[in-house]
Amino acid sequence: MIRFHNTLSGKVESFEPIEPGSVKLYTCGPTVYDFPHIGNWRAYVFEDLLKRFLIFSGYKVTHVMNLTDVDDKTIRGAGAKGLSLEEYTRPFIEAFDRERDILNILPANHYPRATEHIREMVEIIQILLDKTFAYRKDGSIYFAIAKFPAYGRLSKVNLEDLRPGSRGDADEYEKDSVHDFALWKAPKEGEPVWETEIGPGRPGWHVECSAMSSKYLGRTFDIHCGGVDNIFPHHENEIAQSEAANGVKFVNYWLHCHHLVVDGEKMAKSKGNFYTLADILAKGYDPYDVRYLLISTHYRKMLNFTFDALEQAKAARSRLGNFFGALKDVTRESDGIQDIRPLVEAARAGFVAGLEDDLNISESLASLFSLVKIIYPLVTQGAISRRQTQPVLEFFFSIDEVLAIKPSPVRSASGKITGFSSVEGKATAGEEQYADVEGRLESEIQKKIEARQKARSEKDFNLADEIREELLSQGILLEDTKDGVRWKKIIPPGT
RNA sequence: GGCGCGGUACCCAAGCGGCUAAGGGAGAGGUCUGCAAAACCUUUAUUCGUCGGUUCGAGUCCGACCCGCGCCUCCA
Repeated sequence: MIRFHNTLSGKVESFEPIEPGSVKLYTCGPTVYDFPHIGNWRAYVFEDLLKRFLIFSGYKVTHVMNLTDVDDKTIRGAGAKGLSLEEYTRPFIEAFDRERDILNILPANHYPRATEHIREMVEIIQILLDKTFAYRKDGSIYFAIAKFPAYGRLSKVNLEDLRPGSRGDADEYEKDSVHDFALWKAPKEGEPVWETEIGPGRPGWHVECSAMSSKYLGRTFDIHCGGVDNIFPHHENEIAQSEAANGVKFVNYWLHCHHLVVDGEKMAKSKGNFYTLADILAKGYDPYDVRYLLISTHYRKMLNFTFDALEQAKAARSRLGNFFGALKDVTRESDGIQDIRPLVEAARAGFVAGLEDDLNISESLASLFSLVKIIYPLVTQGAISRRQTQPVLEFFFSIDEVLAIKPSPVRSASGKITGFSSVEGKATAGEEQYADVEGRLESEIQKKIEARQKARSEKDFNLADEIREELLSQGILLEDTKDGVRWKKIIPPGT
């Protein structure tokens, strides 16, 4: 039984989808006015873990993520550059797609854009006007929070306790109540305008999620995710709009991930602790190590991003990769005494139990590493047969469908691929692609390795070390084992 | 001011009423190795922010307090 912490109740609840066996998932996507930063990716990677685990658990997941391409920031940015919204947002959307793939995040089924769903938004606003949840004022349309008594249920906010808004458009528009929010904004100088049945203007932010989620997932759906900062007011407003318009419950489970901070402080360009994924990859880090780091802290806990933590993530993932490679190198034919299957089953049970408990990734990783701790010595001592490694390898492959962290590449001296990973900061699709890209270089590397082996046998260790250094500088790390030389591709030091 | 999160070893981080407080990283010593690397063994919390309380028994529940952090109208 899967359990999730539901922001709505503030408790961990058993998860039961509306339709058995299938899950309708909506996750708040990026506002495409800039390149996504590492904090954004924390949220999207969490959502990917959630989605992958649901799929792993046998659910069919329909996932929708919106792209906010019309709001104050995109309008301002496009205006400053004299571009259309479409032109202005395109590179940011492309960057989002590219980096999502690099982080091995599964694409959603739909990426609806706000600008392409004006009609759906207008429909909702019209209904809200008809039902008198919304009112007009100076060409704009606002949601009257006073008409929706359940307002504040998600965020546990009392409107009386709120500080009067010091930001936003509070001064520019006249509203009945300061807390009322804009569904539709009157035309303004320099802003895009849509001519619609409810009048000219452009949509407010919140209404797009209500419109697009119901279009693709239905009026009531299972899970809605976002960052904690979205709880109020964004998600609160979505609930108000959708439930007022549709008269049915909007979302059953709200899952919110906590923020990422850098060196203990909120990321801000002014503080100089602001990182995009590209910034980090440019320092020579493997995107899968970044993914591991982002995934390995429980989603409801604040994640403190530091380069030290990234190094730790890299080391941990590297251990998994080394183990994975060692497993694939086992050649022994006769079975060892140790019965492997019960160990694997225990690890699998622990792994699943952890994730079922509100995505307790720590417990899952602990059970994974505990298995490694038992099996690895057996592998290095040659106490396990090739056949016996199969359940372990299968376990690795199956849980990597959830973690998607791809163990590091390790190759035996024969040149056969025993693992796979990213190369030069680019994610690879899998073993075949990796083999294709690297196949050409392999004979070269083999020759060097053979030359070094010759030097070693002649006790010419200076030459041997020289060759090892040379390969290392090319990103090839050599390891001498009992069974011969093994090499793995790493990101070369000093890049 | 309101709402909320967190303080567990050198670092990260589970555990949330009861066996000797998971797991990862780092450090130290050792085994193996020409040397490295990898791996393995040993080692690093009589103690879980502080002080009280409840209990046969508490990081785990209750109260107070001390720190750190987030949100409070368009930031994941």
